[in-house]
Amino acid sequence: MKNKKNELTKNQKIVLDFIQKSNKPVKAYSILSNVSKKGLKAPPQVYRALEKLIEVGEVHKIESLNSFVACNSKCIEPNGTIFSICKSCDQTTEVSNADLAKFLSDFKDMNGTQFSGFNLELFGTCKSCKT
Amino acid sequence: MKNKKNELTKNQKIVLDFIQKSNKPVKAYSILSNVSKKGLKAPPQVYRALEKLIEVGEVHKIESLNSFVACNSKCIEPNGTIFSICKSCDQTTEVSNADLAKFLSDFKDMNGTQFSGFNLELFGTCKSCKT
DNA sequence: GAAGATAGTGTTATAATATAACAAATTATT
DNA sequence: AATAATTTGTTATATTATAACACTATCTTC
Repeated sequence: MKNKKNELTKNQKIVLDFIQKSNKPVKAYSILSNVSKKGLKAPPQVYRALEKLIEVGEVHKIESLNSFVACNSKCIEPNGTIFSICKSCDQTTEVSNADLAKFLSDFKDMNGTQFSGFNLELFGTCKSCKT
Repeated sequence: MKNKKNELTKNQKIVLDFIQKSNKPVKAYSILSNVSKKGLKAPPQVYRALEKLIEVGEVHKIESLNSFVACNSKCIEPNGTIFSICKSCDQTTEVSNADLAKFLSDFKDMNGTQFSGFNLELFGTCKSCKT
């Protein structure tokens, strides 16, 4: 059964807290070295926390960067993520666009079957890198 | 300068050939062990070939699987890839859907700026895994 | 509140994925 | 042929992620 209060555990909170404070996607080993003073000393502790945080939707993984970001709470679709990624500096933003989210959620394959999830990564150049 | 005939080199051909013969995304080390009899004995040889093949569009990387597939030559968009991935068996198909490709290519961020590329991974269950 | 079930922790070791660096060989251009 | 550029072969190592196991904490049910 589940945690009664459905709360995050100590390690999960520590990891989430660090990710939320970061303004860019962070890598697992960067998380590890940054929270080592809080007692997390080995990779599995971080990866386990990440696994749970992703499962409950607090964190997303940016596959093309092998990095993790906190959900900006504007997640329109529960089963899909949309990110814009700066090719130059890796700055990443979760995209909240109802039209796009709907289009992707409703999208069906050739047989008319709907997909259960999606991950979209849009690559471009962020404002600061343009100037 | 470039290869005069703009042809692939020996190693690149070997790697591409193996990927094309596979009917699923293949991992770099799987490629390595499968082409070792053809003389490629170390990871960099495979990764370098992959880098080139991706650059010229013959191969795509499936980020969420750390795997590689041959382009099915139905690539509608030169700067974007769309794949459907079976959550159960990893069977992967490149999706050729003009509407979707156009929607993504034309998509602009909040500032009206177009993106230069995209990668979409759609997750579902393939036919064989459904039955 | 004790017994059993479930989930989380700490730890060590190792697997899987990917790149740096450099010398040698090949191919293209002059 | 001399030069430049690319590709190759090779060793070593960096980076990302998980297996396995003993232990602890929490939840559920009685």
